[in-house]
Amino acid sequence: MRVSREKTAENRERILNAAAGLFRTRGFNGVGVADIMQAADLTHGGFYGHFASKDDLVAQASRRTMRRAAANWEGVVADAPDHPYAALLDHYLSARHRDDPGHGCAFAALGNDAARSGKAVRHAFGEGLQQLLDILTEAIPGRSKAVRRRKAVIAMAALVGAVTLARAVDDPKLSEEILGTARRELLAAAGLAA
Amino acid sequence: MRVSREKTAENRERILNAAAGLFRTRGFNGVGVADIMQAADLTHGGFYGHFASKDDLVAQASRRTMRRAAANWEGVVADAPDHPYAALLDHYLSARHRDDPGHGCAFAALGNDAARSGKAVRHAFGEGLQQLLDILTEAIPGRSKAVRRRKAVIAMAALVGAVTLARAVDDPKLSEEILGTARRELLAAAGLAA
DNA sequence: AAGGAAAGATGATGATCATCATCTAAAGGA
DNA sequence: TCCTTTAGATGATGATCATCATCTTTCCTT
Repeated sequence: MRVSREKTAENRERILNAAAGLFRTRGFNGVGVADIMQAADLTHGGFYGHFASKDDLVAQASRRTMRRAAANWEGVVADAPDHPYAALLDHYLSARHRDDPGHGCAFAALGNDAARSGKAVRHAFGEGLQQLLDILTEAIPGRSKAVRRRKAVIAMAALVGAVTLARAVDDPKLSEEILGTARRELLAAAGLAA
Repeated sequence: MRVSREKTAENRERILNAAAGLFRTRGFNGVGVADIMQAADLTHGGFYGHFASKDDLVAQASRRTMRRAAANWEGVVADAPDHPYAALLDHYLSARHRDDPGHGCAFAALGNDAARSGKAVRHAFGEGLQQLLDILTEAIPGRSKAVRRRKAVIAMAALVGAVTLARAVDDPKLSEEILGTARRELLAAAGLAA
């Protein structure tokens, strides 16, 4: 049964959104095309009318997730104009973020999967990372831009690593220690109080 | 055809070693039992004589990889008694490590996969992380143990995040920037020269 | 109003997956 | 030396996978 142009576009959106969430929760390899289409309230057959292959979907979903991440970070910064860096840290290093990978940062949820993926996916991740680094560089206090950029790079690595480790371990105390220590040490490294 | 006790034990070792390498390169979900057995020069049928299930193998391979990582770090520290921290950073943040996940750190290669795994795997990762943090805490210069522990936690997060990001992006310049900046900033944070 | 175009449903394809039953041949105790 | 045990090979199982051909139904153009 054919469907209106708007409905088609909306279906495509729903597929991309469902895929973006499922991929982050279960990994690129942990989700099938049928899973995604079911989550989008469609049957699996219609998939190849929207995307050339699953790889194509993975790449497009990666691009979209990156764009949304940058927009999300911009929003956090805009909501806290006097302490944007601390606001970003608090958001990223929260238990909420750790416990809900499906709506969180793609680097912390899919970094390993991206590393094993093709050029298109890694390109999307690279462009997304540059945008997040730009936002971080602006948010970090300091005079020299070069210094702030370096602090942004190490902060980004620490953020992604901290959430990855906090999710990978079984012991809740260790998990809390990782998030709390990362927050404290990153703030201190930026010359801010805890 | 039956096989001697020693040969059986050796076969089991080969399965575990093959699995440990393949998992890190392709992820838990990217490798089948048949792949692993073929890499161990065995046929797939013998697998269930050694392990109860693939999950069981994943957990045992995780434990083994963690134990080897700790031993490896101890070796690096022992080889550079006057600058153990810098030696660990250089090893971890090398292009060699980035480009060979199959022989590298499991947190940087499988952290996301572990986060999606069951209790047994996450427990292995948790115990392994504690050991690596202990080694880092010893290696970092400073008087107060509490301060060194905090520096170890943030350094570990930054190491894992840096290699994850360096692998996930397409742009070689960005990848180099991440590794180089992480090294420089972590050394500076420990009060050491670049 | 009519006909072509296409979106999505249905169902089939062959590949790959984890798991297991059965068979074999050799090991190691008697 | 014989017999029991068992490691590993062979091959089958049913589930799941990505992909595609076909069909139906509706949109949208003419």
